[in-house]
Amino acid sequence: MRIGELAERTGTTTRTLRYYESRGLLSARRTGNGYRAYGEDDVRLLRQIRLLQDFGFELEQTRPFVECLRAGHPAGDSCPASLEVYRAKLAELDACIAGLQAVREQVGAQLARAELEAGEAEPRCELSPGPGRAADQLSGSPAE
Amino acid sequence: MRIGELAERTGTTTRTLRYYESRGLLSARRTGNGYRAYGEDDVRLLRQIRLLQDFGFELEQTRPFVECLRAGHPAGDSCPASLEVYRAKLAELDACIAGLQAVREQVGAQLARAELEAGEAEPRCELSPGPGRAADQLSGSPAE
DNA sequence: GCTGGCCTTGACGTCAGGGTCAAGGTCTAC
DNA sequence: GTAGACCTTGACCCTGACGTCAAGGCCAGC
Repeated sequence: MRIGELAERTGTTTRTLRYYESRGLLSARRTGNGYRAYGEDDVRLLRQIRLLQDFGFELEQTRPFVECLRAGHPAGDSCPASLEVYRAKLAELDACIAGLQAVREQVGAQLARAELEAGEAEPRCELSPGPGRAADQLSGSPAE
Repeated sequence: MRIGELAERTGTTTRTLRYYESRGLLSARRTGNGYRAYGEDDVRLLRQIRLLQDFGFELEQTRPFVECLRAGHPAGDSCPASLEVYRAKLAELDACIAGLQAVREQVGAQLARAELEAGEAEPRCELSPGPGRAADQLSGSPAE
C-alpha cells in the first residue's frame, strides 16, 4: 500500500509518516516510480508507535518497541529493552505525579491564604473575627 | 539597579529579563546612556513571577499577578483575577494528575502483561503456576 | 589609553512533532 | 487528452521560554 492509505489506516498523516521515516522509525520500499510501498507489518508497527505516543512516550522511547517488532517478535514489548522502557516510564510518571501533587498542595495553600486575606480586608460576614488580625490590614496601597 | 544586578538578585538571567520586557511583563526606566534601571518594586514583581514559574505557571498566567502588583496591591494575589488563575491552575493540575494516573495504570498493565507473556514463553521457575493466579507471581522479575 | 566587564539591539537556535506550501511527477478515469 | 487525485522532495512555520552569538557602546581602574 502507499503512504496515503497507510496514513488513513493508522489514523495519522503522510507528513507524520515521512517524519517517522526521517527519524529512522519507519522504512519503506520504493516502487518503480519512487512511491513508498508498505505492508501489513508496517501497520502493526505504526499502531505500536501510536499507542505509545498516546501514552505520552516520546518518539525516541518507541524505538526499542519498533526494533523488537522488526526483529520478528510477536509484540513490540516482547523484548527486555521494551520492558525497561515501560519501567522507566512508570518511574517517570510516578515522579511527575508526585511533583504535580506537591505543586497542587502549594497552590492550594496560596489560594486559601489569599482568599483568607481578601476576606479579612473586606469582611462580608456579620461575625467579628477574633483579635490578632490587625497586622494584615495592608490594603491601603501607598501612592505612586 | 541595572539589569545584571536585578538578574542576580532574582536568580535569573539578563536574557530572561529582556524577554519578560518583550512580553510586556516588566518595564524599565532608562538611564542617560540607555541602560535599563530598576527599583525594589521590580524585585518583588520578579519574585512573584519566578514563584509562579516554579509552580509551572505559563508566563501569560503570571500577568494578572503582575498587574495586581503594579496596581499597588500588597501582593500579586490580592486581586480577583489572580485568584481565578489559582483556581484554574488547580483544576488544570487535577486534570493533569488524573490523566497521568490513568496512563500510569495502563502502562503498568501493559508491563504486567508483557512480563507475564515473557515468563510464559520462557518459564524460569520450578513451580508451575496454576491457571488463574499466575498474575500475582510477577513481583520477582523473571528475566535479567 | 587600554583592558575588562557590563550594557545595548537583533537575529538565529533549541526541543518535539509535526502543519502547510510550493513546484512538480505519476497514474487513473472519463 | 486532460482533470483530478495521489505521490515526491524541500523548505518554512508553530509553540515556550529562553540560550547563544555578533557587533558595538559605556564606564571604572590602572
